[in-house]
Amino acid sequence: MTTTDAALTPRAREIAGAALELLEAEGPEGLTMRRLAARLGIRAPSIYKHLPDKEALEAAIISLGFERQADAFAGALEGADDPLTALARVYREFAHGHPHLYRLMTERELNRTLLTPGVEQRAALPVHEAVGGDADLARATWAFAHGMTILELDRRFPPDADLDAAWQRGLDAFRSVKPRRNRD
Amino acid sequence: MTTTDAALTPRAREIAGAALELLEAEGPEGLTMRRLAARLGIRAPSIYKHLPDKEALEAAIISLGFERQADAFAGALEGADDPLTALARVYREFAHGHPHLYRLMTERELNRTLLTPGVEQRAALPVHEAVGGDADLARATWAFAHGMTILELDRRFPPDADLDAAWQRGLDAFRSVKPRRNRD
DNA sequence: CCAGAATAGCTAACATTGTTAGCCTGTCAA
DNA sequence: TTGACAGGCTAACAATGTTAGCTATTCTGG
Repeated sequence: MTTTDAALTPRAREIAGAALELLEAEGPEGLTMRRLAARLGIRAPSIYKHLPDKEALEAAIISLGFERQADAFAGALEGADDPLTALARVYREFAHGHPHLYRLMTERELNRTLLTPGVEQRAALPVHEAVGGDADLARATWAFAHGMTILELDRRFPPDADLDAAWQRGLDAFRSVKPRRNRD
Repeated sequence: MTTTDAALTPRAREIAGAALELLEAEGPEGLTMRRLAARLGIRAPSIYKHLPDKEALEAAIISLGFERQADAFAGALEGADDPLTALARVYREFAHGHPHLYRLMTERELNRTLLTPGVEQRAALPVHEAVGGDADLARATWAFAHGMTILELDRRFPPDADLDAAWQRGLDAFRSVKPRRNRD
C-alpha cells in the first residue's frame, strides 16, 4: 500500500481538492480533519476511509501543488526570450499567489512514496533546461529562488529591503555563469 | 560574548537552555511543555510562571541560536583569506550540526518583538561585510545559502546530487559579481 | 520580629488535535 | 437472495498547549 500507492481514488482526489481549498482559505491552522470533513459534509473519521492519515492527505495536496507549478512553468516558457527570468518570475508569483501551499510543498522533508509519481521531476525539469542542463547550476539556482521566496514569504528581510533588486542581482550572478554539461 | 536577553529572568534562560537541549536531542516533536518540565524536574504548568507561552519559549531558543551563530561567524572570519567561502562553510556546518535548531530559527515567520534585541542583526552583519556592504547582494547570497542549506537538510535534492559542487557553483556566481555600494 | 506580598511550585481540568474501534446502511455481484 | 464491501456514523482515546486556583517558601517593610 505504501509502496506504489499515490493512485488516489476519485473520492480521495475530491477530498484532496477540498483540503487544498481549505488550506488556501484558512492557512495551515485551519487544515484540520474536522474542518475538512465539515467542508465535505461528512465527519472527520470518514476521511480515513479514503486516505490513511493526515500525512497522506498533505502529500496529496502537495502533488496537486506540483502539478499546478509545473503547468505554470510550462506556460511561462512559451515564447519567453529569457527562460531564466520568465521562470523566476513565475516561481515567485506562484509562491505569492499560494503562500500556504508553497510552504506546505517546501517546508518539510518529503515522503516521496506518497506523492503522485513523476510529478516532482516534472516541476523541476524546466529549471534544469533553463540553465542549459547543468545539474549543479540548476540546484544552486533553485536554492537561490527558494531561499528568496521563503525568506520573503516569512518576512525575514527588513521591511524596507528592495527585493526586486536582490532577485535581480542573484539572477544576474547565475546568468553570468557558463553552464557545464554534466552527467544526465 | 553571548549577550543574554535582558527581558528574560535567569530561570527563564535556564528553561530556554534546557529546551534547546531537548530540541537538539529529540527534535521538534519532543519539544513539548510536559517533556521539558520533566527534564527540569517540575510540571508543565510551572513553566508558565517564567515564560508566557510556547511561542515565547521558542523565541528564547531562537535567540540563543542567533547568538551561537553569530559567534560561529565571528570565529570563521578570523584570519580567513576568503571571507565568503569561510562564512558559507560555517553557515552550512552550523545548520548540519544543529539541524533542529536551524529549522526552528528559519522555518516560520519570526515574531521579532520576542527576540533578544539586536541578536538577529548581529548574526547577519558578517554576511553584509563579506559581500562588500552591498545589501541587495548580501540578501541574494543569504537566500542562496539558506536555500541550499534547508533543501539539503530536508533532503530535497536527489540522493546522488553533488551538493559540494552546487555550493561551489553558487558561491562562484556570487563572487563574480562586483559589489555596489548602496544605502547603509 | 512579624505580617503580608511575591515567587514558584503543584493538581485538576479544558478544548483541540489526530486517530481508532466498532456499528449501520445501501449497492451490487454471485 | 445473500453476502461482501464501500462509505458513512458515534464514541472514545491519548497527547497537546493552556488556565484556574491552591499551597508552601522566601523576601521585605514597618
